[in-house]
Amino acid sequence: MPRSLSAEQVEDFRARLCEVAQHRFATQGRDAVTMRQLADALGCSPMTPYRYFRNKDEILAAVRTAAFDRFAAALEEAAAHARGDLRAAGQAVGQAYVRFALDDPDAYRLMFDVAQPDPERYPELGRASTRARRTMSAALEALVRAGVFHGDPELLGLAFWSAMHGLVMLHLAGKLPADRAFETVRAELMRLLVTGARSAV
Amino acid sequence: MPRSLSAEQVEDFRARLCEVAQHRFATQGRDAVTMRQLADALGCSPMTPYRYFRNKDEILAAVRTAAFDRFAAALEEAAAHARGDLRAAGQAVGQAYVRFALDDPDAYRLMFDVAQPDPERYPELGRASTRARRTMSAALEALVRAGVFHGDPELLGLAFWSAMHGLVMLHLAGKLPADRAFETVRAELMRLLVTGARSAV
DNA sequence: CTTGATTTGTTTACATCGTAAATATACAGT
DNA sequence: ACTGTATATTTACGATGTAAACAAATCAAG
Repeated sequence: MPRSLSAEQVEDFRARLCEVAQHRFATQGRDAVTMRQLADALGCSPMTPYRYFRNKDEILAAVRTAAFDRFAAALEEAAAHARGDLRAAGQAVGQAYVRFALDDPDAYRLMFDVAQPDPERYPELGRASTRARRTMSAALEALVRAGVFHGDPELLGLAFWSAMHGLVMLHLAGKLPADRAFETVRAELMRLLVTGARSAV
Repeated sequence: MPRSLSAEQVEDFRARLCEVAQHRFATQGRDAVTMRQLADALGCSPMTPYRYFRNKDEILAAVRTAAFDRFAAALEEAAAHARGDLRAAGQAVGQAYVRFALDDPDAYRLMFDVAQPDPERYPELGRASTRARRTMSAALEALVRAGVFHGDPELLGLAFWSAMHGLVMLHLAGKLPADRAFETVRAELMRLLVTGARSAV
């Protein structure tokens, strides 16, 4: 038992705990995952996590924050990758959004679950959430400024976001007919929205 | 203590319990509502509900089923009310959808929460869910058959549904900027989708 | 090196949860 | 009046989150 933990060791433990907790939180729900089972998976006593997090909700908030940061990073990378072509950048961000949701449904569920914690209580979570949001809207606003789309950029951004979010949520909730359906509906949705957005207000 | 309960008395108790449980389930989450506090609210002992439901999850399923049935009834009424004009009927169903979500957000949350129970386990819940779904798509298919919209009716239905669902979910999760924003984004979303759907495939 | 303070981790303890089992209560049929 | 049965309550148990007490290991100061 060393006298004091380095910042790195602390971060290590927190990361390990979050990794173990994420899948359980997203699939079983907050209360189905117990501190005792997390401790088992980590090979420590049930009270040890309390040295690194105030309580269970703070663990959940940390898992959410990590998910938002990965999400934001994915979007930012997609935007940066096609920096030259505005149209390509917009598409890339949209694709990155959907890919993230499909590749890491647990993270997506946690990020946009209806039961949102008080943002005042977890400022880091709010920061990560805002970071992701900014990248999303930036891509769309660029398309409007470039004259590809017409209308209020923020409004268009919210409309596109709503549509994609709804599609992903229905998919994750198992409300879409078959597995192939997702890509089909996505393409149709984009066709409708892009057609509408190209036309003048 | 009467010897035996009439079917009506049984249904009364179940309905009273569901009414008390709905708001708590949707706002606090399944595990934040306890059998003991439900019993307090009903003025009975904590074990009495177990005469009417197998367990807590069956109560939650019943609450969900009731929500779906009210939702379906609202949509059906809107559709029936404007039976003559297909375009008006389509709009009425869309409006009823949104109105229900805003008037009874608890019910909406419960219906479309990501943590969906096994549909095999609660057949009544599946039936109610299908009933609501059918009314939604019927309105849109009518618009396509009437030549107002063009494309695969089922596909268009899923696209419209995704968009509205996403909008409502973002709103309920508090992700939309202001309160006035909802109606503005809804109108914009409809403008985009309708413009797209009017154009040929 | 010794000692005491401090930091880390575990053990114990407790209120609360869902609900099974045992128990009480009051009616219906004889 | 008596008994069986449907209804409701009381009691009891294992599991949960976590506060409090405790143990152990290190570093600072002498």
